[in-house]
Amino acid sequence: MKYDRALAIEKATQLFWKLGFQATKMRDLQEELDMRPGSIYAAFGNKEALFKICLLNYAEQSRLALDKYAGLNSNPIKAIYDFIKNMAVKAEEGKINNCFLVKSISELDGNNAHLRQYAQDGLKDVESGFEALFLEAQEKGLIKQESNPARLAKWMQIQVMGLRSYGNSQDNASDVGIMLDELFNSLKQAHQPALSE
Amino acid sequence: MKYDRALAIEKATQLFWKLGFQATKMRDLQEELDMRPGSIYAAFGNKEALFKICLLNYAEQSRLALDKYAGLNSNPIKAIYDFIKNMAVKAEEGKINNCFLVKSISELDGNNAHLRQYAQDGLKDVESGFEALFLEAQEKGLIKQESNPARLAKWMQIQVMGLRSYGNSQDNASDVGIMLDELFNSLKQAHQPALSE
DNA sequence: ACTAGATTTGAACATTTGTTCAAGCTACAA
DNA sequence: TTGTAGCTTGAACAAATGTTCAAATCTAGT
Repeated sequence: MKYDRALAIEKATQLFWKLGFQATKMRDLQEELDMRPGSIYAAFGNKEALFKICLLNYAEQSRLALDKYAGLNSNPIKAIYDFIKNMAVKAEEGKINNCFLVKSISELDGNNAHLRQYAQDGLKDVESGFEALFLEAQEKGLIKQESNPARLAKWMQIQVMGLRSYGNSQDNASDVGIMLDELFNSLKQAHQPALSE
Repeated sequence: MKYDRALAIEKATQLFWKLGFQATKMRDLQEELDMRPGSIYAAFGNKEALFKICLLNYAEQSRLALDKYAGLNSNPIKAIYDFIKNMAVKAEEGKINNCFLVKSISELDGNNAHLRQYAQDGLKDVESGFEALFLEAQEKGLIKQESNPARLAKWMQIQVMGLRSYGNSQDNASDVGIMLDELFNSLKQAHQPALSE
């Protein structure tokens, strides 16, 4: 039976995510995907090409998820919150903490500048999404006119990276959900316009 | 001539830091340390043992540096600032961005829980140092009585991790120094007692 | 049922990589 | 000078790893 490409990519991503690019061996992939080497090479090229496919797919899914939450919420800030809550901070059940893109960039620091770029682009794309939502929030009067959406987006990325990185560096990462809430509280305090009603 | 142990560890750390544990090959180390395999194994055991030595050494140096800045500054907050400025944010000259401990934890996520623990302990140690300094700052009346030194230390770790992670994820990481300053400004705004003089 | 094209299989291969060890070298005490 | 203890050397090995390919198997159209 022909393999299920989407499922295979999903499984490969999980493995690469958990173990990293280098630590994931072709034989691990063969077992996880239940495909023989020849099939994998016929379908995806080679290990590096498969990793690239996983990176791009993950980045695209992330971006789609952000757009989804944007569509579900009339409040753009809430959309960002929901996105992060669901994507980045569901580590509470022993899930993987680090962002696949961030982890990959970190690992591919010295070598494979080629692959590294795809991960960087994916992150920039999400940041742009944040920026657009902050701009929308500003237009709706939810944040101050003086605030800078681009800077807020960058700040948001830093906060999420910090939270996930910290959650990843501690075995007991229970507080991360609470800390995210505090983060959005401080965001509102600093950038919400004074009450005018 | 007998090798210089401290120098060898320093060089090995740089390599491991740049390439990661797995991507650093024994032959890379042989070249970098200018030692033949037999010598390396006689001196350090094996690759994993050498990596452990590098991790512990890096963690110890970090902790010593924090203590050094604490000794140089009567203001504990300034000590933390100087430490971070000098340790974490000198990426401006194309240096390595990520913290060696954080990068290692990220890489050793799936395997080598043994090595991972050393890096985690090192981070906890620095966090404890932050906490002690925040407590001292509180006793000196530099931050509010209501503020929680342990939480501030944790928050500080998250911020530094976020900044470094972001700096690492962008080729243009020029703003990181500025962002660090903003960070400390917001810290003062939120936690400095009201002016009483 | 037959065939042609596509897909899968799994054994095999060439490198790479962590590690070992017998032989050689060096420094220093007698 | 000689002996010896400790260190260094580098060739060699076994295991791991990314990849290939000819044969087997499957699929679909006639």
